[in-house]
Amino acid sequence: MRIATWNVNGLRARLDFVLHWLQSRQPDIVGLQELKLTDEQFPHDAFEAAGYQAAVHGQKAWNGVAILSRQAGEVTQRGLPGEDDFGSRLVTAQWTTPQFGELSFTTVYCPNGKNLEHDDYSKKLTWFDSLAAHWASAHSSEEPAVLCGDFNICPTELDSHHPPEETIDRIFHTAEERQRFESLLDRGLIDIYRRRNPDERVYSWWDYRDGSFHRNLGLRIDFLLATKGVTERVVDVVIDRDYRKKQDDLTASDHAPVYADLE
DNA sequence: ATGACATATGAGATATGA
Repeated sequence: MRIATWNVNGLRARLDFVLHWLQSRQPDIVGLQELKLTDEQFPHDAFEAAGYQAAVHGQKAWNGVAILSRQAGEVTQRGLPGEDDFGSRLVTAQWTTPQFGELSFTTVYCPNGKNLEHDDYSKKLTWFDSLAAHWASAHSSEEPAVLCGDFNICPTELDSHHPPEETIDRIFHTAEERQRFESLLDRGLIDIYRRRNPDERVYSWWDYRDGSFHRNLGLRIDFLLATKGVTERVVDVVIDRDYRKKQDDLTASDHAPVYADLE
């Protein structure tokens, strides 16, 4: 089974690119973020033609998340409870599978925070507190579960091209944000890419500007987190840099997909 | 200090992103 996460930066602008990737990589379950469309605008027909069902939590213009899967899942959560004023940023579905029995899959588009002086920064911290509380109440570390998406946090020095001395008060890198990420790990989630690659300096996002991708000035902010039962079945994790590149006339997202293979 | 790029909105310039 192949699971994946991808911030597509606008699904209407990216649809052909996403379909190309699905055809090439053949994932079974995919969390998508930054759809930038409403539920009514979601292109269910195009995905069904490619063999995928979708659980969608969209909104006009901004944010928006979805889960693509071969078999339609049961949606058990749409939106983070109590945080519905911060946009459509979470959806959960579950399936009964041969490997896992009941498997739960959540994808999130975590708030950006803008800068340390902005109200959105403190709201970002609160949003993560709500996510951790929700996760603890809805999921057990003993159950097979995935929490994936764009977390907008660089957990360690290895996850950012910025030198450590330049990150003390830099958004995405603060001790407060890193504590929020750690609290998810404390609840039994494992960063499966980092678990398999403890020393690799590899990024999942590169700014569109200044040739950042080709200079490899990026951040690792897109994660597949999983409980122990899923993690012990991981046989490969890939940050799919090829799909951060332009394809003919198709513009890429500024995020690369991340996928993992489970035996 | 600003903008670089890209997407969406709404129909031009502005908001957002990380």
